[in-house]
Amino acid sequence: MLELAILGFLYEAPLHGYELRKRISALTGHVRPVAESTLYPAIKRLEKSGLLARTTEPGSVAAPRHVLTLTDEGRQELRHRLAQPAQRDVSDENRWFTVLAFLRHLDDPAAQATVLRRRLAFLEEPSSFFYEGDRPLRAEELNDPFRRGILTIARATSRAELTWLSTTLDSLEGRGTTG
Amino acid sequence: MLELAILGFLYEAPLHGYELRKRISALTGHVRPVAESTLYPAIKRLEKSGLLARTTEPGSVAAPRHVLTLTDEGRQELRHRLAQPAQRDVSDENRWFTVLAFLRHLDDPAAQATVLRRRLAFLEEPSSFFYEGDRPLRAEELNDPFRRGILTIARATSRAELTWLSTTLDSLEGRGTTG
DNA sequence: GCAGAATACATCGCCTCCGAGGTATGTAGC
DNA sequence: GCTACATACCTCGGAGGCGATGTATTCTGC
Repeated sequence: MLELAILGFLYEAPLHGYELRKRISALTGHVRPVAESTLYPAIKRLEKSGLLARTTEPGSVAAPRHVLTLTDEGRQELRHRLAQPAQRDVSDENRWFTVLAFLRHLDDPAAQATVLRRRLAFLEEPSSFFYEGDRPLRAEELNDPFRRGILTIARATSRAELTWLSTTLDSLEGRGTTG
Repeated sequence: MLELAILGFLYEAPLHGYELRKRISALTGHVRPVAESTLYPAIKRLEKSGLLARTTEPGSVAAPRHVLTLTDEGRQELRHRLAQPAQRDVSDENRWFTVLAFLRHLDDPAAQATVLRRRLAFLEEPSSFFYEGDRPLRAEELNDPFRRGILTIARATSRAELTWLSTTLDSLEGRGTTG
């Protein structure tokens, strides 16, 4: 997920690590802060795999910067990760949001729609958090207000996302009002 | 988060690992599956720290079971983790839902309310995912439909949760219609 | 009688994440 | 001149998560 964010931001423009960190923090930092000790090793990993290259530039303010640029392989890797996300990237909202944040980099609307349909399929699976035997319990059936909250919130999210998914899919497939 | 779920389920009743796994899978498994190779070492960790004890029983169906019971220290530890969750447990929805799932085990409504107010404070912090310089961008300002989706969904979730939080806080503080 | 699934538990090695700590430079306030 | 902070990068060790794999039993379907 972190690697996806790095690839995603660098796909748009070369950046140095410190700036990258600020962008990632803005994207997911309020939910999950990114430690520097996580980011820099991740950059090294991607460099080692040949997905990005670095050039040193004098720092505009202080220490010299390492400007990071995606290689062709890196650009290809991003498109691959976006087009074929792991199931966890689809089911876990944190990861899914990262996929969404960069999905525009898949230039084929059909490929984008395919990814959205994976999420749609996931959301349409019947699933709950609490069961009585095998039967999923509805919010109304729980007398624990906190567990009721979980179901209420999850339901609201799911409804909003389904609405958004269907209008976006329509528009990607040329059936929308905005093209 | 996994440890919290283990402590939470065992607080309600002694269970063996396999049953524990099914309960945890029902709670968070559709979003984040729990691997056995994660669960069993986690159980060992908690046992080693003296938070739970195991007794072997003949399996009702197949292999013998290890029935896990929380020690007094374990029960105390759960209450502590619920009453003073790490900031990440408050900000990350996955973790937060786990806290909520077991918050009923804090017997003091005031302590429960304190935890909910932490989440409230987090949700009320101004935050976005995308910025133009320092100014947070609203969904309407983005022409990327996917990023617009992120903001739309996050906003719907936030609104639902704020509503739920305020009614639940009211009722915990004796100002509600049901409390 | 045999395959396959479910029950039930476990280890190994790899990978990722993170807190703590370290290095160095430039800017702002007092 | 000193402190504090922002910029900019890095390593180390520990902890946690996970896929692959192993072991043993019982139940179900054919």
